[in-house]
Amino acid sequence: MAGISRPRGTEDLLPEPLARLKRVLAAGLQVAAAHGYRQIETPIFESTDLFVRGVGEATDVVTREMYTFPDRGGRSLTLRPEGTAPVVRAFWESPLRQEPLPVRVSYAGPMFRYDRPGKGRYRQFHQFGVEVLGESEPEVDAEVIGLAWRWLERLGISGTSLQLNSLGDRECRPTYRAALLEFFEPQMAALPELDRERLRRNPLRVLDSKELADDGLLDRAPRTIDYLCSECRAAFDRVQEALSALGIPFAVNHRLVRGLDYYARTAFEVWHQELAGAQNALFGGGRYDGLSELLGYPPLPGVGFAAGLERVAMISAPAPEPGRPEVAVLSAPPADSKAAVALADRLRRAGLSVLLDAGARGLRGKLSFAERSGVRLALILGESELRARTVTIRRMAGRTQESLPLEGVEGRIRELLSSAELAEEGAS
RNA sequence: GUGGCUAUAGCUCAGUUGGUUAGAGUGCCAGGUUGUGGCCCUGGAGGUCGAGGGUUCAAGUCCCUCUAGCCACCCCA
Repeated sequence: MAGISRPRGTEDLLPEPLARLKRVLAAGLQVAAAHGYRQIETPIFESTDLFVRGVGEATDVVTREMYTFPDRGGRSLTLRPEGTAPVVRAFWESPLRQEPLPVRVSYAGPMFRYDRPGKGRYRQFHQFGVEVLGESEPEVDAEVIGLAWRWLERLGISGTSLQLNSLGDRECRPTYRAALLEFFEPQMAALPELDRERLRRNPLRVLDSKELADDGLLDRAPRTIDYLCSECRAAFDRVQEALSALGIPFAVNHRLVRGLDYYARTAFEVWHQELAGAQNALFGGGRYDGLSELLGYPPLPGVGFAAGLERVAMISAPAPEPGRPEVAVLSAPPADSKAAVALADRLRRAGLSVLLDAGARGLRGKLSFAERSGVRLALILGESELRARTVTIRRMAGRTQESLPLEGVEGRIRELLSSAELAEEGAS
């Protein structure tokens, strides 16, 4: 077809998928609220610098996945690729900074990454996430993970696994990094180009390597948890203990590193077995105690996660579309349709969801349309009704109908709608 | 960003070794029933065969480029 098609990697959210996405998000917001998290929203675009400094100059997100553009004032702006750096920025720029710590917030909205699209991967996608700012006790790490877990439970999603690791902090990570480099140094020449590149730019990333894992090389490579300083070690233990107290199963994954630079200590992802191998991460998160300083603010510890709503929605049950009309008002040609227009308006103002079909097509077509629209009652206004100042109410399910005076018909409609509900419940 | 597979009606798909006006099912619209819906019957609309170029007497079919989707990398949500 000729015409303009949507940009690559974007999607139109039609009623059913949209309803699913909204229900997934609503459940997340509810669980977050139950944990004392308040929802905020940050702008969809930010200063490019926020992400360059926050996410890290060498990361894939910054080097090749950002939608960056100059505005008319010459500022460099970027469509947000993630939500954590903006939340930290918003904290410092708002009265939130005066509130007692820790501050717990949730957020949701579209994110943008110029990635190659695939199933479950979009250039514009939606995230729901939470952040705890100003608390370094490891129990909140477990709280955040627990919140995510309860969310999935509420949605009835199973087949997930929690992957957990500790990346160390500013004190012990350099030691580990050196040990990793030392381990690979002797065989540098024999390594695939991609892995040499990783070792050069971001050594921890080699732990992601597929080839090296297949070679068994990674099994012998140094593990982060063997190099943790005593504080990080103790914190990691406490996270695990708290997760056990919550009854949440997890797997310690020594190769989990995560792509953004700001993570320290706790890192985690939740995977789902049914999603495509490459896109199996439902959400990911961790602790980012150094992020605030990277952005030029005072030190502020933090921990959080972000979930991909599309991916969660993909594996959740279909959701009923909200706001489907329950009543249709039909004019019956050749009768004048003004009365039908007026009746529909009256019912809507009385709080009913009303579909109006006042066109020229015959009653047969209109009833057919009403049927397929899923309404439970059809109100027919034809010549005989207009003469008698009545309306015919037809119950779609039973194919029975009655004639009532036009005035005060709302009460009978409500009565029928609620009794129809009872009938449906009784039947099922 | 790399490699591979794919692209025909709104949707799911046929379309022979290149050979006349490109089909089916479903959906949509209308009629059968001029005021009564789910089934049935009849008819209709809807395609520049993803886009552009090339080979050929002739291209939906073969070749090239582009675009888009999917898969595997990469990486993440």
